[in-house]
Amino acid sequence: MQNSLPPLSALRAFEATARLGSVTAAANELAVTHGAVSRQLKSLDEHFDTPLFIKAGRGLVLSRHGETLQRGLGEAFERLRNSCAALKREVEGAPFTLACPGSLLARWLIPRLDRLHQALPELNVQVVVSDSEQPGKQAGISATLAFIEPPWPEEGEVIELMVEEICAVASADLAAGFDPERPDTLFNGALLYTASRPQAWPAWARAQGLCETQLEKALARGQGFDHLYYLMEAAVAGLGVAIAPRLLVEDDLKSGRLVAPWGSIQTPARLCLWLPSGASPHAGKRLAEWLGQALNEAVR
Amino acid sequence: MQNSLPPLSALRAFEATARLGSVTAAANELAVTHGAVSRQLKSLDEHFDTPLFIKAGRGLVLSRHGETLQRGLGEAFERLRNSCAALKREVEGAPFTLACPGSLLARWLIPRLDRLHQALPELNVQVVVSDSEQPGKQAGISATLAFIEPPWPEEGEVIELMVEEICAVASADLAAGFDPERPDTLFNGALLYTASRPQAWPAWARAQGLCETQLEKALARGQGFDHLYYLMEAAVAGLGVAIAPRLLVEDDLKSGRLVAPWGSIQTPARLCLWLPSGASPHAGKRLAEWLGQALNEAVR
DNA sequence: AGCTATCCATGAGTTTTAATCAACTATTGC
DNA sequence: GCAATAGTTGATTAAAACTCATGGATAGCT
Repeated sequence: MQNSLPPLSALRAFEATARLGSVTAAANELAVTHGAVSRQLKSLDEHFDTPLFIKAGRGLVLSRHGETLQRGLGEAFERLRNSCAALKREVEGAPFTLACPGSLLARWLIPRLDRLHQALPELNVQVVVSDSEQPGKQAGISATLAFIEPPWPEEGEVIELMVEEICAVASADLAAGFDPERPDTLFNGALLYTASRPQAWPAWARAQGLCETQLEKALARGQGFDHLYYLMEAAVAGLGVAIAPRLLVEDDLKSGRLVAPWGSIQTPARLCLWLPSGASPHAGKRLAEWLGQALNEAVR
Repeated sequence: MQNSLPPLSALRAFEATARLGSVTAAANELAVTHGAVSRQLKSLDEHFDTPLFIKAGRGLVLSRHGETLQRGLGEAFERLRNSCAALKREVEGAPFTLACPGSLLARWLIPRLDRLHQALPELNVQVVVSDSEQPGKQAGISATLAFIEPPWPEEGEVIELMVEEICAVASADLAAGFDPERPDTLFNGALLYTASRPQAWPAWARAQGLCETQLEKALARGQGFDHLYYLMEAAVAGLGVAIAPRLLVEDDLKSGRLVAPWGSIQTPARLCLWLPSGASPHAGKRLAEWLGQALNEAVR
């Protein structure tokens, strides 16, 4: 393969000019000035050491050699365009698979999924549940949305979307027994928790200046759940006080199904979109942008 | 045609890498460093927003999308290469038609034509006679070799090869009657001339400080010929003193068939190779280069 | 005819692109 | 565990491509 092709951009200029029959039209198609195309054509003439166009009035027509070249070149570029368009369709048609913990999926993403599809229809977002702690790079996952704590994975790209806030929530009935001015009245109720977030209640206690011994007693009175989702259902049902990411209870707080008497605190964790290397960074960033907007609306 | 193709050089790098299975090999074929190819591939990944190659050990293999692209691209580039190669063959196979006055052709070029074909076989030089004063741009003429005087034609390109020198020549027998020290002994003989070069003898007379009245008398005693070629044959036959471009009698002087007792003088004319626009400048220049060398040898 | 609009070519200068070099990471085979 | 091979990447340099402005030639219009 010692075949020295001429500069490809010159070939493209030639092909467009030959097809459209005019330098100006070709320049228009290629989104450059006619001067640029004219130069490219000249460089091709020099490469082949023969004129490919001949002046005809104020326009140009193909020379005999020009016709020879265009015969093959037209098809070649047609194929080039088709190949690239085909790949583009394949990439854009492929679903964007977004992995996400079940609780976040159920309580935040699913209610907004319809709007997401409307906003980014060409992404063709498919959601899958992924509750594993470390979102191992499974094949077929385009991105993972989750609360994660530093240090962040080396591999791929992590887009930080918001700071995690957690809050203690209870049903409205139960919350009537608490004093918003006295965080320690929390201990009047039973504490609900999940095994997957053992540090949530201690962090809350520290932030509110509560006695850890009392906390442990209250925890013993309460109940653990396998999953955040059940935890929140238990809180709604009035079984006790749950500790949960504020984002996941936002809708319930607005509707009054839950109450958060003592506000919320920030944790070291962040809601992140993790884009594994080998996925589609551009599509991922567009999703991140939309997520960012949706989060702002949710929190406003 | 709103189809925005990716940068073509990136496509070429991809095609070569996919075909050869290695960045380094592709870089080698494209005569660039592997770093350059690596960057081009990265830019394609970004354009399509998907990886086209996947790391495999210390090498790369095509991803699924990469395979899709290469399927079409391989053929497209094959066609591109074929088209350009076909045109190159067509251009190089076409004969290079060199026009030339008959006398120059007969007395200088034809004796060297075999060497010309050996030196530049791929040019496939064909010679044609063209005795018209102004070498009108006839179709099919790749270049014209002739003595021409300024001003030179605007159109096309004129390559100056040597200054024209003319000299008075006679057969050896006749020349015995002349004195090399006394240019005016010229008038002992009959002067031979051509209608196509009326200014030759007057120019000679002025340069040698001869009396123009005597010149006219001598001219009247002599004879005119239609063509330089016959003029020179007449001089060889001893009919009189001819005036001719030195280049055309060089071989005869060397062989002793003719003698130039008073040397030669320069004229404003130049031996030029005229390349009409719309021909092959590169081929023309190669011919000019060879002609220049051949002229040097002839005159040496 | 003269005027004007269109089309292409080109010199000068600027921006963008692509290349090199050299350092660095990862994998393989000895 | 060390050397060799393959690819990536930051910094810098070289080259290509583009724009702008100008000029020449042609065609159509009044």
